Amino acid sequence: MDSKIVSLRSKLEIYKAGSGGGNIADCPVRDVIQGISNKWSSLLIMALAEKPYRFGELRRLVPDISQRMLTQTLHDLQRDGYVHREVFPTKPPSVEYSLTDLGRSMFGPLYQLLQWAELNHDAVRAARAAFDATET
Amino acid sequence: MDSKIVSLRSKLEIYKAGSGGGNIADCPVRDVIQGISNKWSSLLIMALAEKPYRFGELRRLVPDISQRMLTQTLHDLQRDGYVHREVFPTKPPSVEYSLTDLGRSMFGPLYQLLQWAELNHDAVRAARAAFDATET
DNA sequence: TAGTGCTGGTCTCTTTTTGAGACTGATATA
DNA sequence: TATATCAGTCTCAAAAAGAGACCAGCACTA
Repeated sequence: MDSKIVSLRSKLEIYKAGSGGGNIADCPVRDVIQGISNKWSSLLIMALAEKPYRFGELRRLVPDISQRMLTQTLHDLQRDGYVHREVFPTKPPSVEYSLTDLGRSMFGPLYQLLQWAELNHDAVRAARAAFDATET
Repeated sequence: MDSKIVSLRSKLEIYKAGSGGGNIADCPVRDVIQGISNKWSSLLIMALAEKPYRFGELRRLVPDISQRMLTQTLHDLQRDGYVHREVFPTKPPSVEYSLTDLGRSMFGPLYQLLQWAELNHDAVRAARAAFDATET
């Protein structure tokens, strides 16, 4: 446990040293992380990790996403190289979205986080309840 | 690699089965993930993983966060149990923010993702460049 | 033949979230 | 007396997200 903290500490020193002024505003990690830490990005990656889906299927799978945000998020994920978009010349035309190799590679670490979330859901909910109780 | 995909697949089946209707809208993982996948949350967790910081220090460390969002994000992280807030009765009063045990526990997997981001920053930038080139 | 539904989106309008920046008030410093 | 620091809050403008109508092309049905 200590070794983990030590290693991250040296990492973060590198980020800060790299940006020159002791801040992490233009750290390269931010550039990548902000692309996948949106409300919908990680969710869609998670869905597509299971298997390729078509636009309408994703829409039904994630009912509370608007069509507008689904289009836009998939577009952004495609731009960053995580998602492949393929149009099939059926009538009406169908579009399939799937993870690229880069996307699957990223899903490895992301999945660790998802597992943590599942394991610690109760702890987080308890913390919220305790916090709200003292605040009232 | 294959074993990883198989295991995630079974996991996702559980999420979908749990929600009953084949969607992941009310999956418990979302509840946790959305709290840490904001523009600023992961960044502040990352900073606090190094060492505790005071409000003004965080503000200088992340120069492009507004004071308003710093207050709000720290508040949310505290509510979810990741961050501890301690007020010292100095004059003027100082406030120190640090990770809780839960926060440090969550930073483990998050750090894996940060490492991936650092390693694959170039690949993502290349994907963006390629995408933008074909789009023009 | 007119009506309906499906496909994957776009367009517009409204609501929510975020950002920019002035302001607080007690205290130390010049 | 003037100025700066602390950790915020408040207000207003700008940006982002959500809701829902609308699109073209084709298949199926009445």
